[in-house]
Amino acid sequence: MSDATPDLFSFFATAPRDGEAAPRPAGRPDPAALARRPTTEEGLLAGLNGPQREAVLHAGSPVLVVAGAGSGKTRVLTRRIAHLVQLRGVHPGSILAITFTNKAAAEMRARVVELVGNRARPMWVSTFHSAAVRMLRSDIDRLGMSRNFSIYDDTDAKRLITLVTRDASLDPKKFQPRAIMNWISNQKNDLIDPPAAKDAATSGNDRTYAELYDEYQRRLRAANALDFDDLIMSVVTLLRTCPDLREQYRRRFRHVLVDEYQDTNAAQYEFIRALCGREPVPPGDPEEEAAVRVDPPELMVVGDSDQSIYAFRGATIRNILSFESDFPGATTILLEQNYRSTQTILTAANSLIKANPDRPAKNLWTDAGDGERIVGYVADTEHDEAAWVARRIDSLVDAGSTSYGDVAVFYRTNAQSRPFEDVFIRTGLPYRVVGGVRFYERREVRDAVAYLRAIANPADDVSVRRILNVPKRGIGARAEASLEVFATARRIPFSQAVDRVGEIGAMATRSVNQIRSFGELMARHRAMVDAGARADEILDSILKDSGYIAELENSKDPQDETRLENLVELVSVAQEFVARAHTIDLAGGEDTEAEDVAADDSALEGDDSLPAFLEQIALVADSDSIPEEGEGVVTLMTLHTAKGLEFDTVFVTGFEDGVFPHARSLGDSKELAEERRLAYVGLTRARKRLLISRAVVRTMWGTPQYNPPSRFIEEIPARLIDWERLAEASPGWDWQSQDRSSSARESLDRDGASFSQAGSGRAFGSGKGPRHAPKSPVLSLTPGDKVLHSTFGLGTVLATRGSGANTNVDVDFGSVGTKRLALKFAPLEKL
DNA sequence: CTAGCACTAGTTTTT
DNA sequence: CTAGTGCTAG
Repeated sequence: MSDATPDLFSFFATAPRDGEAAPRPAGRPDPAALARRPTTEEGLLAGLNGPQREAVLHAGSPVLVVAGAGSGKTRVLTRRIAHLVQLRGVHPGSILAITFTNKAAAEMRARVVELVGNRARPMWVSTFHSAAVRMLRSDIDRLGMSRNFSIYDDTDAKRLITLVTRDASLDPKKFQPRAIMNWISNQKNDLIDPPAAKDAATSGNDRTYAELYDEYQRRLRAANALDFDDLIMSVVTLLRTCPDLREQYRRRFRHVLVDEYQDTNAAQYEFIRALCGREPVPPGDPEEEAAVRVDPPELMVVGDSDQSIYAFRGATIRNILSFESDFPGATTILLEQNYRSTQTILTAANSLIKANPDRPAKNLWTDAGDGERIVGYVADTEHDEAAWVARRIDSLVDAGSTSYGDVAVFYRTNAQSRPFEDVFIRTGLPYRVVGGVRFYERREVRDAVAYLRAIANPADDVSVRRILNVPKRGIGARAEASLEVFATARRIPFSQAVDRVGEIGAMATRSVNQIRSFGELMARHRAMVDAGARADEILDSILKDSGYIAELENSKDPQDETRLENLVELVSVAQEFVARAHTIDLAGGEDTEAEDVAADDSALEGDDSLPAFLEQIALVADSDSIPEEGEGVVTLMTLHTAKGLEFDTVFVTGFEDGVFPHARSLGDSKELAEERRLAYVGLTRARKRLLISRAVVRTMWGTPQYNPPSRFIEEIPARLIDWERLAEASPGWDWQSQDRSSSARESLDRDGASFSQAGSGRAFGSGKGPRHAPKSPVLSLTPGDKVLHSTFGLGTVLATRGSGANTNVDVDFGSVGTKRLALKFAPLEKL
């Protein structure tokens, strides 16, 4: 995928920042903007503070910029690049800038273009994943794979794992695809290949996982596909095994900049090290010596260990903490002055994050003044919480203090958006949810994409099988199984079995006919690709010819109407892609599709083929856009999604133990620290106004839960918070109290279910709905505890979730497997 | 083989 | 509660 992949939809368009020129539509450069482009050192350093200037100017050794929230790190990065180009005479093509999201990449590119114009075009500004894809597309054949590989997203990967597990006749209950996938992902993030994983396996469980990993990997290869983690791992392997390539890239990229360094995992670190490390990788290999002859490029990484929120997918802050020893001679620059928030907000965030252990000291400050106090609200229920947020937003807007577009509502998990949407719809408050069910995850879109992939890469078994009987064409499980047997026996891809269906005996004639016509359908469209048809033509044609559209049109299911709309949307995405492939942006304001300097003139004949389109969409998961400032709608999103953004007014909701921090993290201090960093990220998104809330009762998966206030609340100095409403007097019980009468406990044991339904009328709210007795669990268990179960035997507690009488525990019973047990029923004994 | 139903199970965050 | 999966009856 091209760097910065200026997105298919236009949602990455950037709002003007800190007085720099706004992006303009394509056209001739605006002379006024040209005049504004700083070309002198003073111009480029204008408005920067001391450490920022230092970071922009630093030359000659690796630099770590520790950039606190709101300290202007994007500014530093973009000005540095501009400085390299304008004043140090660096060719833009020798700059590689890595970010984590496409959005960040697009934004950085746009801002650099504002500063230096179209000369910036040959820069690589991309995510780790797209940089990897780009390198793999040109050289993966050296690893024995074909260059037109497919990229499997999580869903594809999971599907394949399910197939592998099933073929191994393992119990899918004990070996859940999800768990296996996580395990494999961890291996890949640590660059452990299947043989090494087998060697390292100690438990029987690990050995099985390693076997599955091996088989999964074999099947991926057979399908000519890579999953997300493979992209990074393979590119590292590529650079390690091909010293000449590594040298080639080291010669090309003389300046490497990495944003969000705290979120890099081991594999990504090795990637950076392969490009920028001083010592050979692996050390001592004589062939490597040649590569080392090139001086390492200048490396700048920017990060903030307090904003590391992706440890769950392999990120290590080790990378940032040991930067100076990893890259000898490195300098560290601290950016502590915050230009975003009020002092009140910063003080709250600072004192919250101080509760994390082993944290390098850092203190954000601002000269912007204290500003408003934080407003707090304790709601009865999540609906009440949402209603309060809506009321508050309305009164702020009515008072002219803010506009809808300047407001954001954050929550821990996507599921929490529901009550907000309900209230916002009812009150007519304009909003937009970012994230959640993404465009490319919708079934119909995935089906369409599977068609395209099956056309472009016939070896892609997962995709072929996905659409074999979609829409229904009478090819059922039985026929599919015969095809699979045939394919496996001959070691050919599934789609070849389809093409040779005539050779398969013992199959119903009807099935044979259906399969044959499916094969012909695919063959026709593959021929279109070979004939050079445009991506949108192929998409349009396959949707019609396959009968997919017809099926949706004839359906009575009202959901199918939206499905149809989504497909129309996908077609227009493809059309936009094609249009863009034939556009060249002369103004240097917005999107730039050109790949290389040389591409400038030929850009009008850009690649509009199906493979190019697939590549483009494979890594763009962000289809739901973050509203632009002018759009005038309130933005709803998870805290994770909020990273890197800022809003005048921010609501951080659901401050309850078990929600935020999330229940799964309560037993583990590392995970708890990560949750706290997440809270820190949330608070520091606010420019002027911060509001926090919690609900006393929250309905989770159908049952109301009483959650204690989040421990994070008391880590914020009380004097900063103005509570608009506090909890009602305790409605007859006290969830905090640990001791429970044993008689109550016994009755709970005997008849937990009815007991838990037995609550009195509700203190507030609708008056219906059962209320759970606020019981302490029979046992208080924390992860790591050993327990004895009357049937499963000895086990180790992995996690607990929920509270009071609703507590569930996950227990690993060794060979018996992992079970989730309702504590109130389980015959458990704590050891 | 499909459609309809019951059941289950699972809900953190994402390239 | 809801999506996705597994089962049974046509």
